[in-house]
Amino acid sequence: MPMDMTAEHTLPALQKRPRGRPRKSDEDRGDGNRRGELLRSAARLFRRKGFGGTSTRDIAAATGMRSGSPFYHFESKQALLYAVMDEGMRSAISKQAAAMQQAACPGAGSSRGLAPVAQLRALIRNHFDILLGHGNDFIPVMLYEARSITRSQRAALAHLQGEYEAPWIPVLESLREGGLLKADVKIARLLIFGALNWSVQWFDRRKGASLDELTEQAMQLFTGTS
Amino acid sequence: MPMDMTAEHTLPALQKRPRGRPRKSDEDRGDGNRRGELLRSAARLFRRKGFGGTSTRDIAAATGMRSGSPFYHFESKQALLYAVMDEGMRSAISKQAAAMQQAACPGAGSSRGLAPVAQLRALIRNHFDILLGHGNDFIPVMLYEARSITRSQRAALAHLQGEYEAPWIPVLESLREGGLLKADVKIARLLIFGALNWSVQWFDRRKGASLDELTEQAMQLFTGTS
DNA sequence: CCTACCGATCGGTAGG
DNA sequence: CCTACCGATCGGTAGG
Repeated sequence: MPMDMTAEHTLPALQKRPRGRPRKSDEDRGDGNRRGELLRSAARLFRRKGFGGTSTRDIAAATGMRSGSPFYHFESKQALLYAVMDEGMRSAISKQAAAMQQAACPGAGSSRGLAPVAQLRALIRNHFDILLGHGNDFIPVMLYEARSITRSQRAALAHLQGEYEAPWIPVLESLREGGLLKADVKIARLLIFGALNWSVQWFDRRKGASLDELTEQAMQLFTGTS
Repeated sequence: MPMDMTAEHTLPALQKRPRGRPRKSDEDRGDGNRRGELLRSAARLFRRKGFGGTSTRDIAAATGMRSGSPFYHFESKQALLYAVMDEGMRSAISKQAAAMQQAACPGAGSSRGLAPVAQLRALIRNHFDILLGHGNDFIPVMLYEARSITRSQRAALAHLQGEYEAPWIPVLESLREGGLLKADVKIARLLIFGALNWSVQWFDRRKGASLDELTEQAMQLFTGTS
């Protein structure tokens, strides 16, 4: 094992007393509560004012902390931004998996031709929910602040994005084969994600169409069916 | 003439020596050159690092100026951002008008049914050019930094955006009536602009499809024709 | 997680 | 457009 760490290995395992600042051993239990609050505040502010336009003091104040305290939970402002994006992607992936499971079951016995349409509808509807459901600032931040993380952080996120996009591909291919999708699948996917992602710029929950109506219109636009 | 300026008027016209700061009377001639260079540098940096992540010193350095000099041309950093967006929109509007004029002439005598398809193609092709042509950072900045300008500045830009979008509406309505566009025109317009605008996030001039191919695929996706 | 603090950088200005 | 500068704010840290 190449990792030869500190002498702590040799110490008795009972409650190693942290000198200086206590180390957090697990990230999402115990006081992971405050960490979660920080993430939510940060997501909201990063979205509203941008990464460069938000100070760590803003975030601390919005969470009810003093200016230095965010750095107990996160190494740096950038690490906080990355954590927002990472959390957003993981949550999106698990929501999408749940949505697909639901969409698969009811139509299990029905006609084989209808399946890809229903699946695309489920994917789009879920995507709108992730983008536009209230309190969902994580994904918008990820979509619009990618330039503020490092190249390797971006690579890690790209991996998660690939995971998220994976279920879309066979669905789009089925539609293409069935003649309902007229464009090249790879480019169609990019254009479709663009159309959906852009909705965070104009969608107003308080007026206009519902997410269901939006989904129907998107289905009409891309496949001519609904 | 309401402009009653300084006593400089009474001095001999040879090389009026500016005390304090010389006033610029016109904005885009004479040394408007440097102003334009500032705009281009600012657009590039705002796009790459965001408004909050770019310092006025960065912009000055990229233009070959000292740190205080941008403020000779612009009241504030925000005014510089707004000028980038305003210039971007005006340029886009005039480019679009030229593209539409070209698209209208050749098909003047041809079949009436083909026109809206050709017009949408011209609009989309031109839009890709505005977004993805090299050196065109102005519109991407406008698309992704809107939150960093004031409400009234946003309102002024919205007016220009309305002007830009105007020619799209009758074209989309024709296509809808002709059965080639299946979605509601208002929502379709928003989704289509999203699909196109998002391309600034993934399009790579050095590889992949050309703008012509991209346009064809977009036409296929939205109208099923090309 | 708070207190107290540091060095760096920032937007902007006076004056020429 | 440069020089020289200011007050404010910023990300981050030591120490408890």
